[in-house]
Amino acid sequence: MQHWIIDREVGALATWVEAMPGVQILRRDQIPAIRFAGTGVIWSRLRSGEPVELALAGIDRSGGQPVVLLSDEPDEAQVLQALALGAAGCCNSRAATAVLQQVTAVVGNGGLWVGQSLLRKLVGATALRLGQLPAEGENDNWAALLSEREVQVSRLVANGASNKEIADHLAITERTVKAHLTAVFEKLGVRDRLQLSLRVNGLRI
Amino acid sequence: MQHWIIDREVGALATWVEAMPGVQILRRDQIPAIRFAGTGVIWSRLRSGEPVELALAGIDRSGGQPVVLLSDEPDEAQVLQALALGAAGCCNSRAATAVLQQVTAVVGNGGLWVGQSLLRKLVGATALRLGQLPAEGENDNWAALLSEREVQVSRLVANGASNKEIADHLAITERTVKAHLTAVFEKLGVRDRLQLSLRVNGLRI
DNA sequence: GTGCCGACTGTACTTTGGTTCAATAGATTC
DNA sequence: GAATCTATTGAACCAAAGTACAGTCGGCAC
Repeated sequence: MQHWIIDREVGALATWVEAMPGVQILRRDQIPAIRFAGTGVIWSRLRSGEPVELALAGIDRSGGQPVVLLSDEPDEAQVLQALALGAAGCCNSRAATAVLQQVTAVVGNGGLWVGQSLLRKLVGATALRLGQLPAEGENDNWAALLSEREVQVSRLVANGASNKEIADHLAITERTVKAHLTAVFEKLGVRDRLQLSLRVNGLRI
Repeated sequence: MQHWIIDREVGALATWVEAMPGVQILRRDQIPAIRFAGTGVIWSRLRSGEPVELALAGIDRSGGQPVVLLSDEPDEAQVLQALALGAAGCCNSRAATAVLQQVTAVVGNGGLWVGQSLLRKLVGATALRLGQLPAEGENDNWAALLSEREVQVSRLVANGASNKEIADHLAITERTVKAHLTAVFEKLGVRDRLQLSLRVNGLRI
């Protein structure tokens, strides 16, 4: 896995080199001319006082590599802004080697990384917001909208079962499974079994 | 590192045993009598329809081990509640082995874990999806087995898109989408798009 | 009773998903 | 240059998913 670090000036911290053997440090003003190829992680360092856009603009994203903001002074707003600008995460630029490696593992596989203290703040803020605005349909009570049988069928679908398998499992005909599913699609406003699966598995609200 | 899993009934999923060699499965009704000792992670499984408190109450926390909620149907409210109750994270109980190991790495070091899809909801970063950024991939190396195009198609499928929608989005014909998917099914050993979705979304291998 | 609802099933149908043939073309590797 | 991999597409086909319309049966409420 390749690592690229974008900074105002060339010069790496020891932790970076330790966590990312073979890392390539790039000057920010060279970025527009560079196309990133291959699997890897693009890190962009934000110095104190600089605006987040400065670190995240102009990076070639066509290669699909995740971008992580390395901030000298991370704060909540900065993280949110970085994520909104398409970054896969944000961590302290002086983070320990092990932390950097953990970030790599997470974002390298398509995940998002947010440091724990910041995550606590985010969670706190969100919980607060949800507490004030009581769950306007956000609480996905999909099961509450369905009959018991429909819930059973939905759960089996969400696990990847075919109509035939569901029918055998519930000792009913395939036709009945279809009838239940048609009712479920209608009640939940989803199009097909795949979207139902996402709903049941909490991947979409 | 020791792992304890608390469930309503004894009986482990294959992924659990794989991710946590030597794991100890405990019945929920035995919990009040148990004192956890040594370094490790306490997992507590929440079945469908059960209230979060049921899984997190009555656990001896004096040993300082992090507690992770294993939810059959995770949703945003559940995660927030779990964190509010002192859990270090929440993930789908059918998460892939690699995901469970990643959770272990994070919470074992004092971190908080929130799944990517849920984190995205917390952050409200819907722009990320639109930006063609990697969806919720996991440490399962499914993507490594596929070509770039196949990965693109797989991610769209995992988000619930139809072949026609994928074709339009990528400016290719539906026929080509089918060709890519047939190749993906073969390479990953899955049966259809729903199982591919589960794989890409890190649910069960 | 009558009406409503949920579970269940049948026949027939359309649509979507997925496979099996086959083929062209560019890029890379050896 | 041959071999290999990937992306792309076509025609034809089979299978699964999903819809439309229709009907039976039991429980429950008014």
